[in-house]
Amino acid sequence: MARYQVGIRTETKIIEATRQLLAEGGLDAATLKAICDRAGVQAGSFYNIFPSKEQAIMQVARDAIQVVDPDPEHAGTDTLDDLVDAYIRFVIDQSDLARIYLQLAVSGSSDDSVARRFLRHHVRRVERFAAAMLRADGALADDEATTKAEVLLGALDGLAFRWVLDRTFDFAKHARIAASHYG
Amino acid sequence: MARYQVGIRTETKIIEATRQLLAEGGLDAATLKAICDRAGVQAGSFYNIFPSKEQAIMQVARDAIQVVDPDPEHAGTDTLDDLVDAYIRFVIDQSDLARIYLQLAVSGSSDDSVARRFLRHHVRRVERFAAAMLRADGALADDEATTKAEVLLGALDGLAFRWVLDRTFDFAKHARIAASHYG
DNA sequence: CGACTTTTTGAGTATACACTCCATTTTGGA
DNA sequence: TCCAAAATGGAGTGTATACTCAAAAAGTCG
Repeated sequence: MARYQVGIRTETKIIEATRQLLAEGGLDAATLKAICDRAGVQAGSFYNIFPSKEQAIMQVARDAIQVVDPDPEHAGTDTLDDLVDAYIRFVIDQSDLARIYLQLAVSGSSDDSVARRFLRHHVRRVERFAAAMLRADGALADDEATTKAEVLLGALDGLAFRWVLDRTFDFAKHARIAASHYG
Repeated sequence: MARYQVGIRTETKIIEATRQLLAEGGLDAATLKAICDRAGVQAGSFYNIFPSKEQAIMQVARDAIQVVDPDPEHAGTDTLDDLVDAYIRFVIDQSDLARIYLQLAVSGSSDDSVARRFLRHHVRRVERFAAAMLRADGALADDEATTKAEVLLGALDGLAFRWVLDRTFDFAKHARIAASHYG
């Protein structure tokens, strides 16, 4: 039998509640009770849809990472500045999600699928950065570009981490300085 | 008033047990029961020495960082290379604790005292990096040195994070490149 | 020894958590 | 309208957690 509409609506409410709680207070805030309370649902309904709390959180993480994926539409035409600006905008606009990424990636002990997903995303971004560097400097070797891209993205990630811990930190300024060493 | 020797030995046993458990299984493995079992001590003894489990964990983290500090006396004689090498050594030698370090910093959501503590530590490190830069280049302005130090440490932090997610990543190589670019 | 202080014990408390069970209600197709 | 499958309510279970407390033991020193 196909699923009933009301069940699908409940699933949506649970996912949305989970997403909000993760953004507001991190992994610790997303308890089963908190999720059910915010979704306006009882525990029994939750487990009628999800086999475990972890599965719901994984689904939120999957969806969020999907949204953040580099836009394939602009592939091959971005400059390094474009990419850095996009990164800065993402970190500032989606700072709550950035913290969840860090938490999930670093605390993923039982299930490291999130860490792997995060890594794939990172590698893809390194490739785009390296490609932009190669377009700007034809004399650059492939592996040199990849190494430079790793260092630059490391700096951006580290500065973003710094900013998550202290919102008074001027992330955009430092990020642009980090990028300027390759201009 | 002075502490008895047996109490100091107990503290050592607890710290050592905590250190082992953190290294073996991360934050989740270091429960109070696990720590006390391994130390051969009862919960009451633990709380006779430490005000909370968190304090014991923080002390382990502090000690680990202290071990690789190139200039614990803050004498102001370390070079930037010394500091970068110390950072690299910490991340590689104490990789398990480096992961804990990230976990602690990023998981301080409800109780931000941990995040603040790590931020203070970070700021102090930035000051030492900036001071080393100033000693190497007298023409550098104070705020310029601080900004450069923030960018370099951001890169080191980001690359360390990258390495925690993927142990095949050549952290030392990229860290040294970052130091040569941003130093 | 004897007085005093520190340390240890270990059962006990309070609480939070993910998850279950199943009677009841709702849904949507035939 | 009927009815089987799907969804729900909500009390209840089991477990793990950090932490407490008062009495007993052991260390320290004159």
